[in-house]
Amino acid sequence: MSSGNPETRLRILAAAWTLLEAAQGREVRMTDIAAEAGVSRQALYLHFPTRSDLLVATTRHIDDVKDVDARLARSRAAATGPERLDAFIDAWGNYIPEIYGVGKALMAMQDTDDAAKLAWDGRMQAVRHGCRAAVDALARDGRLSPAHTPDHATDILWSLLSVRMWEHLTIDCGWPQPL
Amino acid sequence: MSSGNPETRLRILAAAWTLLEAAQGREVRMTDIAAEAGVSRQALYLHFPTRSDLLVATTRHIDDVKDVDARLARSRAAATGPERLDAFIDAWGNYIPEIYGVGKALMAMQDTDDAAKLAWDGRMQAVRHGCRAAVDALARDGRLSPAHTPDHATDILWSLLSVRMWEHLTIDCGWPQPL
DNA sequence: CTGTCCGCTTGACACCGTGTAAATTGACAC
DNA sequence: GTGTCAATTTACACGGTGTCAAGCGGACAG
Repeated sequence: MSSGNPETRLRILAAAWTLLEAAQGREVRMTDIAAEAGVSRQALYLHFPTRSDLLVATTRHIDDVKDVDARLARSRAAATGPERLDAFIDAWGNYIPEIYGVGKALMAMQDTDDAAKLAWDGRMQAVRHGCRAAVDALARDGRLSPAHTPDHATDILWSLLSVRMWEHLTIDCGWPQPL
Repeated sequence: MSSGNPETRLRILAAAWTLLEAAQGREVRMTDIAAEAGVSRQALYLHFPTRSDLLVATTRHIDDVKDVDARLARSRAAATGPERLDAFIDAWGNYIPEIYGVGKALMAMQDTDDAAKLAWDGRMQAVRHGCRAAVDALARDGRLSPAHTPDHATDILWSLLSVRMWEHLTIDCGWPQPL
């Protein structure tokens, strides 16, 4: 897949992460990442074919380091529907700010870069599956309002938990993000 | 402000509108707009200093043609809080798809172009004021849930009525947009 | 010591889109 | 005619991504 020293690869990913997080996704160029990683710009292309590949790899890297699976495990293990919903909202809601920088950069590319769109949409579909699982758990407990089909409820939950929603509430409305 | 024949200016605005609406904001270049308007690319710069100025002018042009003020008048004239809320949601909610193309293009520039950000944020603040007015009307009627301060309720309403929310529900969730 | 393979560097360049600049054309007014 | 104004043509600068080819230095094998 990617040639070169895996250690250098990690340095690049770490640099991308640092810059994107600091800049909240705004205006981070390949040149900047190379400089931050202490590597030539071309070295980036030896490890990642395109900018969007690098960004996608960065999200995977963050997932690894932050151990997303472990965070979601609590939700999957929940006994009741409401517990599952709570745990999922807690896990995903608190994860959003940690990937927001990279996510923002990736979202910004979606209109022009199909690979970026595909990768980001895939991740968001995974979130949707999480929402769906929570809704199904609620329904199993008879705690889902009859006003909503599971599909409908999933759409609403998914929308409320979208990165855009988080962005709007924290940045545009100024709501605090609890750490 | 802008030199040149006002008729040409209108042709340019109409061309921008057409293309942005058709492409839903994706990948519309100055060259494309010029071609659609049957005018040289440089003519665009005679009328609008930058791309973002052109896009902003296009939104104003659409406002004019679609007569937004008239649509909102029904909301402002509402007798009761719930009526005002209803009329506002109706007016703005149905307006979103009509400006979505241009809005999307403008939103895409926000990270790199301060003028675009300022202009778009200004429009969104106007929407927020509309939300606030509806919330205040509800509060005056004693119909605002005591669980929410007016500020809080405004934030929530504004978020639910955001263009991003509409985009997510229609495009990502596939909800139909009633015409 | 020599050869060679690998990971990275260096420097140059193509492509695209925005924005700038200057010379030119064509129409219309006086 | 002269002047003026709108728009055209052609050319170019700039910034960012991605490509290409040559070179370099260290490790390791013989």
